[in-house]
Amino acid sequence: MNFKEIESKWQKYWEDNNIFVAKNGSDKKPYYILVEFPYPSGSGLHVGHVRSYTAQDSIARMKRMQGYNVLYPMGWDAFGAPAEQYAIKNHIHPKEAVKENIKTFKAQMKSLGFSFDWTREFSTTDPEYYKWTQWQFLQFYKHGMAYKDTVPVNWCPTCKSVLSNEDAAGGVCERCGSQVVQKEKSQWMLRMSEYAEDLLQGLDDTNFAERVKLGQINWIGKSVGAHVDFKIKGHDKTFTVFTTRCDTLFGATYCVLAPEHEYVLDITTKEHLEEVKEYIRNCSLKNEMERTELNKEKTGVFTGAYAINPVNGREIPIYISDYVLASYGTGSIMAVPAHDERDYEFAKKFNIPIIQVLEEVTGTPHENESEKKSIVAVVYDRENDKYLTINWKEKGGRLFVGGTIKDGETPLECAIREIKEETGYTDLELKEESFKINHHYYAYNKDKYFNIEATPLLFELKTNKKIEQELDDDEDFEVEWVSKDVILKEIKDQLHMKSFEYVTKPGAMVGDGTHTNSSFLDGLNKEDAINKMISWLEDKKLGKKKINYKMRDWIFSRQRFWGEPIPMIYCEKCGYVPMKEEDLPLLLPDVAEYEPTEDGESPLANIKEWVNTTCPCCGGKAKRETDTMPNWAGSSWYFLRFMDPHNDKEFASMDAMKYWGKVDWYNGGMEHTARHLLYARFWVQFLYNIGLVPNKEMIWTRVSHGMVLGSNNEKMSKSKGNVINPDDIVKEYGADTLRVYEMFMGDYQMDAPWSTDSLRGCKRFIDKVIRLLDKVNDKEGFTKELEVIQNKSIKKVTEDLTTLGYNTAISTLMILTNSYEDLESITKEDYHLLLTLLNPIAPHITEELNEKLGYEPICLGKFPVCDESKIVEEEKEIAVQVNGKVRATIKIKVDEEENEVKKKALAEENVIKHIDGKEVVKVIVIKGKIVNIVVK
RNA sequence: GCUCAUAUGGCGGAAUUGGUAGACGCGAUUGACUCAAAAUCAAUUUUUCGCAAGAAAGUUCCGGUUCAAGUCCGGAUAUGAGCACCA
Repeated sequence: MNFKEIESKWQKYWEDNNIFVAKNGSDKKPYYILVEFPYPSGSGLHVGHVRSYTAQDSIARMKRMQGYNVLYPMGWDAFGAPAEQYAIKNHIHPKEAVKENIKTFKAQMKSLGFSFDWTREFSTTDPEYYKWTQWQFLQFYKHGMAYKDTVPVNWCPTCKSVLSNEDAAGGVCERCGSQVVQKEKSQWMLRMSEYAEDLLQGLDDTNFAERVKLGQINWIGKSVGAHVDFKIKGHDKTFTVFTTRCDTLFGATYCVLAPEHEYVLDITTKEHLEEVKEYIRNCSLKNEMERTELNKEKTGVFTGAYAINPVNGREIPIYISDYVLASYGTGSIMAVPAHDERDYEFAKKFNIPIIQVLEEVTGTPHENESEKKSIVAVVYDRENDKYLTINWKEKGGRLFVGGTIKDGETPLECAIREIKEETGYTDLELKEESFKINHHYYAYNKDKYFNIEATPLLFELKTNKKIEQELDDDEDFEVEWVSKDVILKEIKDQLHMKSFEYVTKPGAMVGDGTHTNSSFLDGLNKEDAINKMISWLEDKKLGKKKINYKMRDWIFSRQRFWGEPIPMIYCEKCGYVPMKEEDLPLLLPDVAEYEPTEDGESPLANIKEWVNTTCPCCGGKAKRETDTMPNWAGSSWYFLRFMDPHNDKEFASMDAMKYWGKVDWYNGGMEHTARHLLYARFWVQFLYNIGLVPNKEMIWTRVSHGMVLGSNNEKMSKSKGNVINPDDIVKEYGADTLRVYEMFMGDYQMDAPWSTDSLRGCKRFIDKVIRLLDKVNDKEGFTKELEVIQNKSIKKVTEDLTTLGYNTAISTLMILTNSYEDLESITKEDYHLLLTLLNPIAPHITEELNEKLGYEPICLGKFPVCDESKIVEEEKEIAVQVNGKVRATIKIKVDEEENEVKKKALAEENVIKHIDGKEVVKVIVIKGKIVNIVVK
């Protein structure tokens, strides 16, 4: 059979007969299946596209046969930098390049037989489309959701161009390699942060895959905390910090302002001014990437100013440091080195006091505890890499040196004394005195419950100098030096284990515990203390509860040519004025040069006749905004346009959107599950709030497919030479084979490597299906002995196609095919059933074979429905286990009596062998599943 | 560093959600057909022992729950992805 002819024959049939055209308002139940529309790049369709388009296509084809009115549209997300770059280089208008690329993409898609409704095709670059993108921007503006703000951008001084974060990775311009600097630029912004909570809550009204929801949640980054006001000593100024840990306020020993904080220069004292200015200058040279990525070690300078800690009036120094970001929270923090890793690191470096206000709790509290203070001393012998332990044998196991602090003694003095008394070692150097631990335990020798506050200390042994131990009568133990492995294995005591952890891995104590040194919070745990502190602060008007989100406003300007022009006009008199809606679309002009201007403005700024206009407000001279919209704009609402693509009155009619409802099934790449999806949801929620769309969420199910990797298990790329071009595969093996293979290659949501061998296997499968044609006999109806497996297959395939189980759907069909092959002959009905089940995945060849049988085209027919009565088997083979090991299998009737089953199981030869001479404790019979005989 | 995901034969991957681990496919080996090759068909293919019947081990590692664990719980390791000083 010539698959090329067959494929084009059926592709033509589908197109000529408008088989896949969706009708608005049809009586059939609507079903909207969406794949991310591609960016039509010059390199053509990727095999990764084929994977997700085929998956969605198989659902679409099945749903149509099940009687749904299916909308499966396709379009082009064609604005963006690559087309612009191409245009700059080749001096052709990007729209020409885009037109070419779309042509290629479309031909490739058609050659794969995707059942798109091409009557709804559009590109985001069509003026009829971007007119509405611009119109929607005006709605944002009119509702106060779009504003201008000055934000730092990545600027390449050589290319004279604004760079995206990706193009400025590592602080170096990707194109020319020169140092990227931060430059302040006035940009259009959308108030997306106002929607943070709604975007979070809205997830409950979706059926997104869990990992997709999680991606959204992380990106929004909600954290609940408090604002706390700090007075500045000698100024009448107050600054506010955001903290999630206001319970640790008593442990705040300094504050930090971001270098960009507005107060910095005001509060800096004369002596520190030079240093502070120098620091700020250095920071401005780094972009955000550098400040976060390359900055392993904390830096900062003291301003000379002091803040007053509102809970205890203590004066604490104010530093500036770039580890505090101006863009998050209030741009200033209170620092609690004892309980925050970053603050700890900073405090250690600048020798700032560390005050512990939270103690970790170990052991179990008990009534009538006696309280005392004690130490746990870890002594390390660097030379032999051993630790000093005391082996109490059965009386307490292995421990470190421990002991009770006497009156007037510091923990250090106590530790030195105890080490001397119990082990005799005297020549020690203190390495670490760590955070105190609150430990509850029962002392057998004293028959008492204790609640102790223990201080862990670490010493290093300088020399082996030793004196005689001074032991009490009840002290009977061995002093032993052991390795770290022995400690980790043998020390069971929680306090001693924790102490070891604390002193060997010093750092902030960030866990929960009980508060100390904290006045009215003492004794409370973290959660209670936070709540109590918030109400205390609110009472005293020193602060309040505050929720913060990582998600920021959307920077909506691009200094690029190839994007939707922002429809705003700047008038000297009136300021920024929106264009009149009836003047839209604001077309991109046809020009010859696309280079950005000297000062980084969009190339549009050079086109005088385009820029100069009149003010819609006062009629005076005015200039157009020359920034364009980001790529994300057009893709934020395209799924709405597909519902009503030719509407020239509205972006889509309410009727059409109500008819189709939410997108039932949206698929795309993992790389878009955070940002694109969030932007699109924001856009829709806004439109919903102003009454323009019927649902607050317009997407119901969202799944993300795994990548198709090269055969070497790496991402496909030209440089690695592992790229597979779908055209080549279609040419050599046919579209159906490629479709089957990509569905069979593995778990749909996971990455999977390309394997041409496996592809050949799928080709063999299709050939096998074709060969079955020779087995077709003249009999009517279905072959009796196939009925069970046929109906089981119907059930499995139907389920699998809507639960991402494409690979197991195909394996089911392979099994069905094999069972047909085992027979002398099959009926037409048998064959027709197999072809219909396989049709959603391999539509061409199945239609052709089906036609040879004399049936009407599969795409016009019905998808089979499982007859449950046919899959009830009378007999079943189940396993018999002895002590959980399979020893035999028995055949039983499905509703056989438990006792009968038991009898059968115990009569098996191999079972008798294994229970011989042993006592049968019990026999577990799980109906229709398994028998397990427990013997002793 | 944090978050998430994943870990099963030579390979891609199944396992009805706690009930016969390795479905299906690839690869490999052997045989049939052929002058030969391809295609096709038949058989074998987790490991070890055994002629076989069968036995033992086995789903990254350690521990636990259960009559029964790839699946549930606790801990560790590795790989991948995303975020990255988010107070």
